[in-house]
Amino acid sequence: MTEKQQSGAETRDRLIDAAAETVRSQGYAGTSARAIAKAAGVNSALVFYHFGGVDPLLLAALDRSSEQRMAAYRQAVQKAGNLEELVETASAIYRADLEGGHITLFSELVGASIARPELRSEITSRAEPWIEFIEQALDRVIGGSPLARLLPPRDLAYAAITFYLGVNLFTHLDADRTRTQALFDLAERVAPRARLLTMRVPGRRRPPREGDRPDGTAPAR
Amino acid sequence: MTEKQQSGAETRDRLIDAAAETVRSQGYAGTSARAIAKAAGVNSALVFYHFGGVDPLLLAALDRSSEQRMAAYRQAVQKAGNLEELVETASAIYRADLEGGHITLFSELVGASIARPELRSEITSRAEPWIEFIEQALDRVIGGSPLARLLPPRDLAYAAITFYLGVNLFTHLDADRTRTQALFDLAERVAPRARLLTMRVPGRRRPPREGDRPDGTAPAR
DNA sequence: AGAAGATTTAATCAAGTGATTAAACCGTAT
DNA sequence: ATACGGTTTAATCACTTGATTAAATCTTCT
Repeated sequence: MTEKQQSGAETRDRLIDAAAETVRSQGYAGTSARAIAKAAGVNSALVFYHFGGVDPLLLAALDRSSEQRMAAYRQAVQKAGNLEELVETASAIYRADLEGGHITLFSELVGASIARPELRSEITSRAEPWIEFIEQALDRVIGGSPLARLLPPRDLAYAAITFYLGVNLFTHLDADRTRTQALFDLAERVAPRARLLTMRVPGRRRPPREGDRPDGTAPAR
Repeated sequence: MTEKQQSGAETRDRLIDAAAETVRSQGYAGTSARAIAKAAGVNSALVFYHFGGVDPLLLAALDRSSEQRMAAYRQAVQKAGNLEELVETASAIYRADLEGGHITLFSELVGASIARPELRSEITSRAEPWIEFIEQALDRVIGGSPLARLLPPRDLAYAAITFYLGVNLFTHLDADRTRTQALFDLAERVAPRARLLTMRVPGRRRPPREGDRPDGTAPAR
């Protein structure tokens, strides 16, 4: 059934690849239907035939990239047992993604959505799953702790995505990455400090999780 | 000498006003030379005659706004005696600026500079004075404290501008401002906590400042 | 083989952009 | 008054963009 490609699916993929690459190298402003088509080696009309326009194509590219990256983060992050490890792990991937250009597409589209108000809701809706994801990851490592009472996971998730959104911008604006480096260092220096707050209440050494007994009784030692 | 306007200066001002307003209402993408000229009620050729192009005009608008705002921040912030007050004061102005659209121009140009790499250095150089300003303000309230050892004012300044850059984006992307609100709350909840760190070393209750005796001796009680 | 449908192409359209130019306008100093 | 320099305008150029269309090509099934 799927032995030979449906022909259309292949060009769709090539267009998505070309779109992402063009945005990465030329910036959103330099990403026209013709530029994408040229990079993909096909006729520009196919951008409209398959995706209905340039923006829908770029959003499709963003969606594909977003799914890939979230899967990577999810897998890496599930090993983190506390806040410090969580920040460390996430930062490591994020930093690599930044170098590898995986974040560029997102940044470019965020920038574009600022310039073009009609795009904003599209971008906002695509940021939603990430906020959800970050919130859940945070809740898992600090949920129920004093830190979580001071800074609820949802608010912290906003702060985190906001911060890293800002880091994106800095990375774009700063060629040499000195500042980006300083920002990462900062985040990683703060995390261990904050971790102290996650385990200070005596008699509740570990925040409650899914697997805990519903009545709150402790298992035998 | 300046009794009657030099005629050219007036249209320059009107163009700058119109440019800022157009960016605010139409976004960077909708800000063409013709759109600006129409808003200003003059011929579009004047954009090129007076400023040499659209981008230089927008940068001029940014410069004017930047100077105004920094003066406001400087005046308000100089009263702050500690970190908590500093964050509180700065946040208050920033929040008002956000509502009043004073930040929009900056955000739009940052967004545009992402889409158009040739603009990046222009924006970067204009962010520099702000980093400097924030660093100095921070250094004044936490300089020499344990907190400053953990998080040097320069790094903190990067973090602050990054964070508020992200807040800008969120404000653009989110019409209802719920998240923006949460972010401000967060910052203001964290500041008092961090303040504890600025005054924990016994015998050094106040970080050294400009007016202190150069040899470090304490004045008589 | 050949009909049918999906895919791809080349050609083209209308619209908007930045930028330039020559001519008109204006205040001012001579 | 008049000639001059700075300012403003209308008209226009070359170019790029998103988008559409009719024709050509390829795939697939009968």
